[in-house]
Amino acid sequence: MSTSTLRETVLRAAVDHIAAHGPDSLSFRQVAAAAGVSHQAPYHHFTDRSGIFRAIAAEGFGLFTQALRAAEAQSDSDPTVALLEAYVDFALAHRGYFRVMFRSDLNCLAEAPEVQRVADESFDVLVDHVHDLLGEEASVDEIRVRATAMWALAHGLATLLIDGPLEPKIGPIADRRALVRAVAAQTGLGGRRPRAKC
Amino acid sequence: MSTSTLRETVLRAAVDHIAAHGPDSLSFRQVAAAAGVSHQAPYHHFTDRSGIFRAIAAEGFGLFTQALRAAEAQSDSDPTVALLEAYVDFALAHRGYFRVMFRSDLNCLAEAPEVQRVADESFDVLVDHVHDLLGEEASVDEIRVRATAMWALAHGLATLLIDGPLEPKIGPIADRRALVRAVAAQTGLGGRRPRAKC
DNA sequence: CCGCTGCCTTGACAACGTCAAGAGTCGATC
DNA sequence: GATCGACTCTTGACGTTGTCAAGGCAGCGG
Repeated sequence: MSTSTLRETVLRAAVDHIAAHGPDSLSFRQVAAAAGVSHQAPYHHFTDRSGIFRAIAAEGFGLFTQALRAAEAQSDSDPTVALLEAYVDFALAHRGYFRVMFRSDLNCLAEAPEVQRVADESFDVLVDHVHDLLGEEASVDEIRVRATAMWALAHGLATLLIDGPLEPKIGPIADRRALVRAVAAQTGLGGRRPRAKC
Repeated sequence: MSTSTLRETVLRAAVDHIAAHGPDSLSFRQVAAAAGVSHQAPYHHFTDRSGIFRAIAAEGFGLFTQALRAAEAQSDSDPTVALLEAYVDFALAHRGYFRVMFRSDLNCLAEAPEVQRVADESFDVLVDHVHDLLGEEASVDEIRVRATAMWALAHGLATLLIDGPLEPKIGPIADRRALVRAVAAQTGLGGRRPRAKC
């Protein structure tokens, strides 16, 4: 029935497992067994265990870039807030990917240039957005500070919500997106005109 | 010479290893060998491998609470900014601890009430600070939003700086503390009077 | 028909976490 | 002073893991 390749099967199984149980307990041999092949079959598609994580990270950053670009492009809301929301939404909807993407010890960004490249595309959406927002006359420092603030806020929200202690601490969150918007407003990152025309 | 117990020796070695190579590659047997004892000796002090992580998390949150309280108490600066700085400073100065403290799959906060307790003390410093800052008349929602904003910003900065892709992306950071302060100012979380007297 | 390449299997190895049982050293009790 | 038990550590074993090495087997161009 399944026309998918072994590579895809393994990747999907791995992402599912990671979303449910975290990356550390992922077993090369288990995913092989689950796919009904020998324990060395996946080894042929991924050079080693961390190769799976590199592949997941690469695919994840691709999806991430798409999500961020789509959010920025939608015309009916503040693009900064939309980016923040998309960042958090992605983390929660694809925690299997997200967890791997930002665990540098797993995907070894430094030694995996192809992952580094797709990751850069994602991050460029953020910093380019800040660039556009502040306009030409903005200083390098202004851009750095603004981009750092926005990125840190998004990433902090995402990680604290995924498996962080935020919700246990401040109580159940009825409407998560409303909270994200409120935080954006609180920090002055939202509420700007959709695109600074002049 | 060393009068320290095996428990302390193992713990210190583990934290050092984690700071250098991350938590996943930590080997029960290696720390035992490094301490010059049999591979089962540490097993007596920590019920299992995750017991080491639980102990590290507990100790780490203790240090974290101290650091946050000290920062809040210092009278010569904005306490909100001081808390942010302390959060980030702690993460960078004690990455061995920090990485474990916020990896819920390692220390299993839910099943380790003693870790949960000391962790709560740390987080209470943050939310109590927001409570004091906003005063009595603040609504529950206002407090939640403000606390979430501050916490997310601090945590995002910390995690992005520890092993995140921030610095590779926005360029080398000459003065990290200045960046943290600038971000605080940008987001309106700093610049308040040191203590809202009335 | 030969050989090559891509995909997968089988077999082995060291290292790992963990269970089980035992040895040594203490202080308290009789 | 001998006996017991608690505490601390050792030794040995088991199953599982990631990885190396070698072989099998399709399909396909010469």
